[in-house]
Amino acid sequence: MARSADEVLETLRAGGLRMTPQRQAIVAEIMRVEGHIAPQAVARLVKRRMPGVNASTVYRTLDLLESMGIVSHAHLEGGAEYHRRGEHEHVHLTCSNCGADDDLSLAEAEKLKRLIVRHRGFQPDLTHFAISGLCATCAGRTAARP
Amino acid sequence: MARSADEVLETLRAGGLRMTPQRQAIVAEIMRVEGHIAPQAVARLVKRRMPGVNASTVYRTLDLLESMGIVSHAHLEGGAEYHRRGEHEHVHLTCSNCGADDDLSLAEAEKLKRLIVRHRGFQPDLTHFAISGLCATCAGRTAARP
DNA sequence: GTCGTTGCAAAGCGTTTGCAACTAT
DNA sequence: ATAGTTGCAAACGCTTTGCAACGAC
Repeated sequence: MARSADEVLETLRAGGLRMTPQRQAIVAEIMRVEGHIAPQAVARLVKRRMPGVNASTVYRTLDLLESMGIVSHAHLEGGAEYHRRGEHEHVHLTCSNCGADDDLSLAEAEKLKRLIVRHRGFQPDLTHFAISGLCATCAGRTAARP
Repeated sequence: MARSADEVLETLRAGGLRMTPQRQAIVAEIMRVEGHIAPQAVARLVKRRMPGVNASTVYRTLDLLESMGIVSHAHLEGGAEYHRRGEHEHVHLTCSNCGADDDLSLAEAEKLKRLIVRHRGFQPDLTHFAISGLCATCAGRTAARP
């Protein structure tokens, strides 16, 4: 998978596609982000450096990058968010009470996965949807008041 | 939790709320459904029996029923879906390839839950978000072609 | 010069909201 | 009579699309 903006450029060229300044800006912003980011947020960041860029271009580019296998999207509480594929592929634990976002270690996620695979061979991608619930703090508070 | 439309009516009265024909129709439809259903689909069903009912009324009623603890919503592939609370509270395994919707047994779900609770005490509600992945059939096909 | 790409504006979609009329109590 | 509810229409936020102009190759 592509690790740098340059590699993305190469992949584009290989498919007869073009590396426009807008795409450069969008790719650069995506590669810079730690973790996941919503399309609107990408648009906001890109516009900061290149004011003319339209949101529709961002959406089209994200779709393109996803079909190229460079990014993936996940469904979190606030909707879809994108991340570089192969990175930040963790399970999202989102507290439905306070909104805290915890992550599940890969090891723990692997155990989960194996447990689910046993069920009729379903191979889960636990990174695709968040897992909602109560974080330790909120769970404690709720338990204390029956 | 309320098991019949009558009990829902009681609960409403207790809160000084009113049981209008529209609400009766919506509650009846919700109670009739096996499994989960999207707001739009509820609206469609209700309109079949009571053509004048507006979609906004359906949304408002679903919110009300949820705040009363009668229904809950879950995030599946196609968006939010509602179900009677306490019933059909299973984990949704949705195949991202063919769209098949498998369910996880309560026992299996419980094992998963315990595994996650160990992680910093996070108490997951595994029914709230679907789990995406590949069903046995699609996983087999994918594996066969490297 | 080609043909992929862009910005724009409009439309799409599901959902929410303000409000005056209505009605269950 | 009174306050909760409704339908309507409009607004919403995010995303998609048609199209003519643009520009990377």
